[in-house]
Amino acid sequence: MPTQKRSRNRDTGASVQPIASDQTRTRLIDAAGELFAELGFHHTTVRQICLRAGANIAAVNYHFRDKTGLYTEVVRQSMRAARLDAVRAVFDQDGPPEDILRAVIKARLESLRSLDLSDWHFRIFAHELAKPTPAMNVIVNEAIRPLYSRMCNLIGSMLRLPPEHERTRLCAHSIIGQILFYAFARSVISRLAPEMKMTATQINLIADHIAEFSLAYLSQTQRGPTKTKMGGKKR
Amino acid sequence: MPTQKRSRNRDTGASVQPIASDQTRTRLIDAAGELFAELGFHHTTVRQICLRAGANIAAVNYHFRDKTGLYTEVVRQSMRAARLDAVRAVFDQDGPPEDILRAVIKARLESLRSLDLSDWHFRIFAHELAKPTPAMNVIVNEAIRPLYSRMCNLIGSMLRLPPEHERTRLCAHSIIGQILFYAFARSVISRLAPEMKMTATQINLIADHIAEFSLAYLSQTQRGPTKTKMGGKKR
DNA sequence: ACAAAATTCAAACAAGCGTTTTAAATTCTC
DNA sequence: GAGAATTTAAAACGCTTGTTTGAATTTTGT
Repeated sequence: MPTQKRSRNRDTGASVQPIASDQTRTRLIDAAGELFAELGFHHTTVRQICLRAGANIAAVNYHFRDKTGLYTEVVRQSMRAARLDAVRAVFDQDGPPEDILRAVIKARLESLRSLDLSDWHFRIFAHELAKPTPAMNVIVNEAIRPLYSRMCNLIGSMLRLPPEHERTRLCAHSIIGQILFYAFARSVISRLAPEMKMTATQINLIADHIAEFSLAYLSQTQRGPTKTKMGGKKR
Repeated sequence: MPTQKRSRNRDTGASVQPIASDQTRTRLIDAAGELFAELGFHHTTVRQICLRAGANIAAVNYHFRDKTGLYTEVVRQSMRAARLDAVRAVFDQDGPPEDILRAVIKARLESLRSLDLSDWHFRIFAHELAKPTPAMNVIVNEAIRPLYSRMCNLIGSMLRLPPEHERTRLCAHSIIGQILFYAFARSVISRLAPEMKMTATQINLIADHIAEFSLAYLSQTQRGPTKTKMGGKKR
């Protein structure tokens, strides 16, 4: 084993330094990202990646120990590059909770319109949901949890409940579920309701609907009863 | 080509008769279903399937033209076996729309508790969402569309709008999205909120919440303004 | 400028895949 | 029960996969 021990290649766990001259490495990550997102991990071949990156077949094994090493690096990178920090910024701004919620919904929906770079990481996430790999932990902790806890804080403040309260969580799930539906079920929606085209104006319309739909419950219970009434059916 | 033309094997498009004596065929479908659900289409090997089914390696190619032929048959079968007709029955029963909606939400959530048989087809569906195959059309048309149109009819009747109206659709998506969230994001939820255990009582609680959350909007606009007001923020 | 390390390259490797083939066993029909 | 069709069986085929190899090339340090 001649090469494998020399340089900074092995040990996928850290991603130490980017180094400007390290062109092949970054080109591999970019090419692999697009392909992994489109085809999933196992459908993507190392040869495809290297062809698109203009690198040699052995490059993947040299720079990242093996194919899965490249994959986890891609996942880490895509989570960093995803425009989720934009959503996070919307969460952290000042203003009435209702307006923040509206803005967050819009920002999150917009981050998955068309496939310009950021839906890149979302497809990888979809593949992870269908069949989780160890990279799932990276995704959850670095990308999802910060947004989730912010959402719980926001909802909790509107309901006057602690963020960990079960009802707070349930409401957060209701809102997140509505948003993610348009991400995951997109291919199904396009068959069920072909007139929904996911244009920019359509996204705005959807975002407004989700906000109104959710605020109907939130602002009702905000000043309504504190107890989780549910026998309130009037048949 | 000797065998391939003789019997009822080829032509995956129909699935004509079950025939009791056809043991190998059904055993292949059962084994393949479990494996496809667990591992996805491309991770499952024909050798695994045949080993679990106690059949020979060539059995798949004999009974179903090829691996994808077996797959589409499995998808078709699993859609039939899924307890979606139960949900459909709940849709079709009589009563106030609110009660029907509550029952539907509960029935749909219950059909995905634990992994006893019915989550089987759901995982396959998740894989289809991540990377659709031609089997997606079968799923959408035979399983999803009947439920979707019923949901739109129900919501439309509550909103006094036609089922094809955009607002009707948006509300249907909001409800479906909340439900499916607990199916798709289960692995993420278990990491974010470990205390949510998806027990039977927990499922009931979630179902009640989704119903209340959604009815807050539906019953509000039911007797409220017909126009899609959205500048109605009261900052 | 030069040796040493790092990187790239073409070629080959072993393993696993879906599928095909050929023959034997089984079942069905009359 | 003989003969034909169907179903199983074992082995191999052709192909693609991820990975390794060892030499050529470029980059780096002094």
